Amino acid sequence: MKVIFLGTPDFAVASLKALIKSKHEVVAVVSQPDRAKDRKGNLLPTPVKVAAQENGIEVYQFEKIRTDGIEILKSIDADIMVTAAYGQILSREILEMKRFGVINVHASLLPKYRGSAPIQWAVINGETETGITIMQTDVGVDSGAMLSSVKTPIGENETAGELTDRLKEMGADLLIETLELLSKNKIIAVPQDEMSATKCRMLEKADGHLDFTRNKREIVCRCNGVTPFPGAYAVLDGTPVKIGKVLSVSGNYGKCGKISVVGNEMIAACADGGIKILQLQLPGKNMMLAKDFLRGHRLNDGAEFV
RNA sequence: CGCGGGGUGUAGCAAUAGGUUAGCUUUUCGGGCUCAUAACCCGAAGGUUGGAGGUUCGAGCCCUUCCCCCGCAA
Repeated sequence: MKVIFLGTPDFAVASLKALIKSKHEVVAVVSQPDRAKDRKGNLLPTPVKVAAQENGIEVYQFEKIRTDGIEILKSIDADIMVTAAYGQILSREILEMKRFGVINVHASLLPKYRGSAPIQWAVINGETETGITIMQTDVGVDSGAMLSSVKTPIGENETAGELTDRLKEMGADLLIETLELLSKNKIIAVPQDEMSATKCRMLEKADGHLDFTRNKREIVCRCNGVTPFPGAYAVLDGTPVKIGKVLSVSGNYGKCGKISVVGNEMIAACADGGIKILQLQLPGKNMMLAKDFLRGHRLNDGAEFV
């Protein structure tokens, strides 16, 4: 089939590359306008844009696809549009423009976790499994009828970043499979159960603030869910400290947030045990191992994370 | 020209108002103690203090410029 691919972040790149390698033809790529900037303020291209250009595929970046994308999309001969974390909502006009409409690769087991950061929220909420769902896009947010899905367990200490890396490959594989069946009309779309649908919002910086008055399991999930973006952190002696990998440990470590140094390990107390901090990062510094941190910094007895 | 922090032996940090042998922890090697050890004791190795200029009697520290890293903001 002739495919127009719409996607933006790294997650979508895997699907795009799989499409390019498949027998299908990617006739055009649409991505969000470049927004990311480096420290000098230079705009950085989106990952999908980079991948498309490397393969010599025409890239379009519409400020608002529902208005300025219409004419161009119409003019491109294609059978279907595929979206993967594109970032803009499509109008009915666009949804019905091509023969097979629009299908979307979504990183959750719909109808749960519709919306922006499904992988992260699944980890934060302590889910034990998640997956990929491919569905026919309709006018709602991730509400269209489901075409296919695949499940995967979430590792005890798996971060959202690691899980994303796995899911994007699973999504790419499932996409190719689904496209194959779809082109032969061998798929029956299953409507989502609206009653059990849940929606999640985008993550913001503050979502990364670890609350040590909570239980260890919650804290570890929270930390894993916001890693690597937007990043977990806590405040130590007035300075924000980014926190990398953590593990939960049992035992009583005193007041929530209090930091104990045991040998060359660093453990922060929480409601029902302790959180072992394996990596941390000070402003202006690189991420370092806790034992390295302890070599250069003497913590006083009252040291605690807030 | 968005704001800001930083580049010191393997790693993490120090170094009073510029001053003499650049310190500490860790690591490595040698030796000792021990039933044993990631513990402890003794000793040793290892730095052109990111690069290049400049000011000075004297620069890790001050000035100029370049390279690299990072936090915030987007």
